[in-house]
Parts: sequence; structure tokens; C-alpha cells
Amino acid sequence: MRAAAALKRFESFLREKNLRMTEQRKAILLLAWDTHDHFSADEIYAWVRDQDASASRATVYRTLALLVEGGFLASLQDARGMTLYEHILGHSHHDHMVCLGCGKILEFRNEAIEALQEQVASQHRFHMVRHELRLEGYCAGCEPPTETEV
Amino acid sequence: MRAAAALKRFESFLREKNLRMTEQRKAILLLAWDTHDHFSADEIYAWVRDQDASASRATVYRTLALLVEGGFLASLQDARGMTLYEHILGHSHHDHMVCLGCGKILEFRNEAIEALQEQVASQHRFHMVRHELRLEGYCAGCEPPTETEV
DNA sequence: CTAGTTGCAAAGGATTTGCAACTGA
DNA sequence: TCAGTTGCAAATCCTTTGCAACTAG
Repeated sequence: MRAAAALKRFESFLREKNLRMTEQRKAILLLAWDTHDHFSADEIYAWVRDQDASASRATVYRTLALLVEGGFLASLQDARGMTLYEHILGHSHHDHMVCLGCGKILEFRNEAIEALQEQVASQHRFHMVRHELRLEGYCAGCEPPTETEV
Repeated sequence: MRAAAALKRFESFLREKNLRMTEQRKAILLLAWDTHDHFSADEIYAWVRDQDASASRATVYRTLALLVEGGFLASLQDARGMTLYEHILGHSHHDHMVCLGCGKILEFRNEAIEALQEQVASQHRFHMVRHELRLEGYCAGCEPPTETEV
């Protein structure tokens, strides 16, 4: 989904909740749509500050929470447990491989795994609303550490 | 694996790294083996304090990190993002369903999902060392929130 | 107008760290 | 003995919150 369309959806989302569209909220949504990478709260805060030096971290965190709630962004954890975000509206769900060497995050989607998750959940009469699958290891460019490096 | 066996392994692990077995480390390992539930750093700290009122949180955190490194414990995130631990040595790997209603954590294991993960990783020339699969939703005893409750 | 929003600064909560006193091997 | 360990308190890091001044609708 393009940024303009996402923005329209965000406006509807806010209207339905009797919340207001503000300059900061608009800027944060657009910045999130501008990157195809995963970003941290602090990174997007820096980008917001580039546009508006008076913006606060508080607003960034409040807006990120809204965007996650509305299904615009998804959050995930990087190798060190830090929260990262990515825009997902209009994108198909995917899972992540996190490289413990360089920190790079690879995305993948596997229909069979998705289907099996649904199956497992329903077997346990569990009403699944989301899931997170993270594979940790070393990407093609990074060697796993050897015994002696420990 | 029984507590006594785990303790022996912990001793070997420490010896190999030129670290020492201490009363606190022993107590923490045994307490971790005493529960079949997931526990937080603060919970095990409270249990340690029951035995030795002078023990410190710092030691608990340091020891938990050691136990995770040695493959004695695994860590996972609960519904609120808090880190929980569980003892895993000698237990087969499993994944988790986290109830957003009551916080309960259900365990499951699905061979097909495990196999597919391996397959996906190797397709991407990714050397997987561990993975975490978490399904979030509502367990059989908890109703999903309705629209109006939001 | 006025409920919702913001920036600020302070609070929060989990975890880590520096350090001097201890202790296991 | 002496490198490794501990408890303490302070420090960190990320995130949330109270509040008075703003602002969208």
C-alpha cells in the first residue's frame, strides 16, 4: 500500500476512535512508510526530529502504539531484545530470521508453517490473534562463532 | 533431567569455563529445576531470598545469563514483553501459546513446523541456532474482547 | 469552544555495572 | 593464594506518565 493510501486509512482509523490527525502523527506514519527496513523507536524519533526539532519522544512512542493498535505497524524483537517496527498494512504477513552476527533481519513467508500454526491453535481451542516466529542464527555472510572464540 | 543431574552438568559447564560453583549458583539452578512453570527473574529472586536473605538481584541476573548461555534455561517473552525463563536441559524443545486474557502460557510441539523451519533456514543458507515461535491469542477459558470493550 | 494532543521533565521498571569486600579451589 | 564472585548502590536503557500549554475540528 502506498503512503497516501495508508494515510487515508490512518485518518479513518483516528476518526472512528474520535482521535485527531495531527502533523506529528502524519509525519510519523509517512516516515514509517518511507523505509522498507525495520526501525526502532529511537530511529524514527531521529527522523521526526530532522523535520521538526521540537517533536518529543513521548509523541513518537504514543503514535507508534496507535499505529500498532490499528494494524499499520507490527513490532518485533531484534537479536538483543530491542523492539523494532515495520509497516505491514497491505503487506502479507511474514516471519523473520535474525542474524546474531551482523544483526541483519531476513524476511520469509511459508504457507505450510502458517497453516500448521492455525491447526495447532485450533487443536488447543486457542483463538490466535497473531504470532511471531523468529529464527536466530547466522546469515550466509556471517560465520557462526567457533568454540575458541567463546 | 533430574535436578541432581542438572547440577552435575552445571558443575562441568562452570569448570570448563574456569568459573566456580557457589552456593548462590547452586541454589538458583535447583530452584529453576523445582518449578515446572515459567518464572521471571524477580520470582526466582524472591525464592532465592527465602533461602538466603542476603542474596542480591545482581547475582540472580548474572546466574540466569550463565544458565541461558549454557543451555540450561531458555528465555521467552510473556504477553507484556517481560522475560520469563524455563528449564530445558533434557526436555524436548517446544513452542508457546500466550493467552492475552489471563497470561497463561501453553506449550506445544509440532514436528512438522520444526522440520519446515529447518528447511526454510537452509533454503536461505541461514545457520539457525535457535528459534522462538509464539502464538498470541485467547485460551479456551478466555473470551476474545468484543468490539465494544475496546 | 473544548476534548484531545503535545513537549517537557520526571518517573518507571527491568537489567547491568563499578567496586571493595569476600570466597572457592 | 588469588582469580573469580558477591552485594550494594548507582547507573543505564527503553518506555511511560503527569501536567500545563496548545490545537484540531
